[in-house]
Amino acid sequence: MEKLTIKDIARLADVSTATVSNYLNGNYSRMSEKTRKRLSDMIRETNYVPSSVARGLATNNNKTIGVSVADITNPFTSTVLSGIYDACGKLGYTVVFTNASSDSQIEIDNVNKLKHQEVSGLIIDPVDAENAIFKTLNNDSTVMIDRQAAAVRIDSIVTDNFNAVSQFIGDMKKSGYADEDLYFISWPLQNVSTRMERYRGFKSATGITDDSHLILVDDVGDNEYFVSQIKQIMNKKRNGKVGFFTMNGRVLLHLLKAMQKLGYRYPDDVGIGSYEDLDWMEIIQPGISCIHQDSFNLGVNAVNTLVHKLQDEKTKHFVPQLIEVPTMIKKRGSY
Amino acid sequence: MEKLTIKDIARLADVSTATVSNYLNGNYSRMSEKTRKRLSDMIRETNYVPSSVARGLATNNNKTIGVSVADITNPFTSTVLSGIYDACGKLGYTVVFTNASSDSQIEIDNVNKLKHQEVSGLIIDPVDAENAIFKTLNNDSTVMIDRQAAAVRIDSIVTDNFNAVSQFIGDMKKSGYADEDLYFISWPLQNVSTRMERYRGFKSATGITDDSHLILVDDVGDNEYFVSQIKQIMNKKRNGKVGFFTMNGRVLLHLLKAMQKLGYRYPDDVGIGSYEDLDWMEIIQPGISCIHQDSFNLGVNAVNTLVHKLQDEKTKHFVPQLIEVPTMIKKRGSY
DNA sequence: CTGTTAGCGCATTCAG
DNA sequence: CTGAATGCGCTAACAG
Repeated sequence: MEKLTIKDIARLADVSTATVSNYLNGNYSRMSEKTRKRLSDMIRETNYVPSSVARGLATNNNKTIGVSVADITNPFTSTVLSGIYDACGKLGYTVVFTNASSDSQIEIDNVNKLKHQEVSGLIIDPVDAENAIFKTLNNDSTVMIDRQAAAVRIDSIVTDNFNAVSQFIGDMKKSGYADEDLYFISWPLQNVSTRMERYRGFKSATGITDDSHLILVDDVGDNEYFVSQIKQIMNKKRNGKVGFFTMNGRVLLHLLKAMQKLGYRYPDDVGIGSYEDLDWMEIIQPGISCIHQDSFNLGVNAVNTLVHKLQDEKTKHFVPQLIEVPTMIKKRGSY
Repeated sequence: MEKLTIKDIARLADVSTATVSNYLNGNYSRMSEKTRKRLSDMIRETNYVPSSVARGLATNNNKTIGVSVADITNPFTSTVLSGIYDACGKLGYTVVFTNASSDSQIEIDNVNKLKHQEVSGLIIDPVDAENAIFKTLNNDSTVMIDRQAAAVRIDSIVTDNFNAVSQFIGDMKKSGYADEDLYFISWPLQNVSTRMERYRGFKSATGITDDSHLILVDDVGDNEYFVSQIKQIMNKKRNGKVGFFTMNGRVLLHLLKAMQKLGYRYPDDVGIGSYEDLDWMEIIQPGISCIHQDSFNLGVNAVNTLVHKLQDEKTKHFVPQLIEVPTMIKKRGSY
């Protein structure tokens, strides 16, 4: 079970290490048909696999890409990571994984580690897209996903938040909801692009310009204030039916909890829609109408555009692009 | 923005690379107080970070641990990974990530890759704990989690499936459910240890020895047969109320879907319990009584026992152990 | 076509 | 206490 080195198989095949190296790298033109066959056999017999770290040292390119995710616990994120791994595998890249647990400080540490880890490229799903650490990154070897900075200086692949919500709300309106009865529920916007874009889509579709229809929740605590706000809205007793749109699945959970506490039921007493499509949204009754995003492909997309940049030696200094991937509206019974 | 090497800072500090190396590795006794301080300053000023790949080559220990998970998309798994990353960070280890997408063949590829990646150790969350590939692994540098092989040859950290279910079912019985009215719903057991152990717990608590109370579902398709089975059971009209225990959250989803389709409601028409505690189980009404496992700590635990083995140079040839971590029962309103 | 020879960045003797 | 030399496994000129 000893580790074989390039020397061993060179000796066994009675050639130089250089020839072996050439074989390993597909430079078959630099050897006779005969030795090529001999090496092929030798390597298969001995089950030899070249050391990637030695190769990394020599070439200064270890074919690994570093990934920093905001929160691996988020179902969206884990699906993205799944896509990243899949695409990396197909391209022969290894992925070293890093998780910020939604903490900007940890995110800084992670990016620093990754930078010094001598990875070939970086994929970043940022906690805070405006984090100063990202200014130290080079667009030639990194791509960002999901959340974007106000000034895009790194290629960013994001879902089409604005249009998706705008269209979804448009559908609700067609179903009879009036602008003034529609509300957008979200975690504090905090300059997070996904939240802001979705909210922007809401405002655009409803024509509401102030923030009177923006309701905030926290993901911790009892959220009594939130419940009271919902109650107040429901009590207003307008002609039309109230419609709530939640910024993501967890926010929806809070809304459902509140509705339950207040004794309201959808879609009879109120209409509901949400960003994000989680498995339980299809099961609970009635199903939640929502916006589905193809997170797996977002991950695949990210590594493809990254590796493309990595391998295009000449064309350096790419100009940062914002790539928006489409979403899909799932109409179920919640409004 | 050039890359600094050990040579550079050796030159800058006017010492040899060996001294720098000693400093880097904490061998302060091998240099004067003076040069130590100088190096300390130099390194801080230049922001120098030693190359981990070069170090890996030289020491044959790159302080990275390879992780193979069965399915990163599973909320249980992503939480475990979160714990793994956290613990690795604290110990200065890098994690290279691998995902089998529930495919045994991919799992083989992943483990092979990892083995040749020259990682210091391996953590494996297996798709198939009996996969022959695992026989090529050494217990001195790997630990398995979640699922265990029939014959444990690698340290395995698993949740206490048997006792948890046994106790949970015991609680249901105390609430008035009769043995013959209790059913265990699961994906096909397929020799998967977690499923088998949970089922064993069910059988132990109910005293049912045959498989007449084992109901299987698939995670794909309409599961019409499953629905018809549920219907049949509900139609039996015994004195007591029927109680279903589902093997995990997704199976529960199928059960809820079926109940919905058939027009039954819990806890009035039927009692429900489940393994796994997902966020929506607390929200839907009534909440689902379930068995909660501390997946994050399972990951942490795995890293700690692995690194312990890796660093204990002398005591090799550890005897494989099965470590069971406790669970917690969450009583809500579903039965 | 094939072999020799330097490094890649660092750690580790072994002398001084 | 310090430094020169050697090697980790592999690649990349450069010679032959």
